[in-house]
Amino acid sequence: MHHKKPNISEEEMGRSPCCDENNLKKGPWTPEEDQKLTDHIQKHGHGSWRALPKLAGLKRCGKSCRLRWTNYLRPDIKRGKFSEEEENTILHLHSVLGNKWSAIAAHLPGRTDNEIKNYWNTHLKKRLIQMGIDPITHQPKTDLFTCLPQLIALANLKELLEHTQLTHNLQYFNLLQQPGIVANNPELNATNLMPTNQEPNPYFSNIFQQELGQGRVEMSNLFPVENASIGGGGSQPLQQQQVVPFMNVKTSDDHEVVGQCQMSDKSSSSSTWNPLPPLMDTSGSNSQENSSYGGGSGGAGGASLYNWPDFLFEDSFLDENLKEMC
DNA sequence: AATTTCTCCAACCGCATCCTT
DNA sequence: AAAGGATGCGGTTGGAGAAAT
Repeated sequence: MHHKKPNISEEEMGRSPCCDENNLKKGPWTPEEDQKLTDHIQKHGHGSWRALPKLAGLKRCGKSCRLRWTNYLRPDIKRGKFSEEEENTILHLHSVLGNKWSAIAAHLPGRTDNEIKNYWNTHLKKRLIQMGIDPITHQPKTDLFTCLPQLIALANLKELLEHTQLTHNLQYFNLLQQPGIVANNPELNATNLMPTNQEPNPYFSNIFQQELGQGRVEMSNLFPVENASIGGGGSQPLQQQQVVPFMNVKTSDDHEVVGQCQMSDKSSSSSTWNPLPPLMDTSGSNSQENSSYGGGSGGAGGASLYNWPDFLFEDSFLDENLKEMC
């Protein structure tokens, strides 16, 4: 039942807003107030919250007392960091229930809706966003606008790598110009500027690079993070792959980009060159923060959260590239 | 060491829903 | 069925402490 709000103010109605009446106290609770509230509820129960403050000798409104009790003083409250299991439960339930914090809290003994809401807003939501997952739908973001930062980062990276490759070739060319170098090193081939006995630079030989050059890059190839699953939806969890460093380059402001060659499959003999920067564990140094979304009902477990380095999304970085694109 | 910026969470506010009359 | 008070819920915020400059 919904009551339409009257046009006249509550003051005009003769009822002032909660806590405004009788100079009731607001703000943080003191230990003395906590003690009074706890003592009263343990002796008499809370009964009517509205009547409680007077009975307990508190200059608070009933609402404030109820909140303090349910969110802080209740004896069965669980304190401390959320466990990995609790995190997974929250993620799963949120994907099903949305922002129904009290409903979610009902599945987490000792946790309050307020605490879960706070944890969601300060940790889990941010983490999903960083992973390119919409925190509302729990689906990977696929529209162009939300992918723009990633696309810009990718375009910039391509430029960086090309520039680095050019520099590399020039250096190599200059080396060849030195007298006697080729004569003393027959394995060097001045025609293609590559040592003949060296594996081709994977960056220039793999399919991904060709696609980049032709401007047709599959989104699914660009965002391996999309493989991360929540609650065992059938897709494979994001797993940290075996990484072989390939090259390090620096941006103008001294950030280092590390290209990598990822062994895509232990059983596979072929390696794939991934021109994307490595996903970095941004979940913080605290081990409690390291969490898995792969576990859940899927049970694969053990997958950490990896993201692209923050600098790819810095304003200066993006601004520069947006200017070029527009 | 001082100052600024950022992060986090307890608590508030207003609306929705429930309950009683 | 309607009115109105009590309680619950979810969005938001203020300020303390931490981190960065």
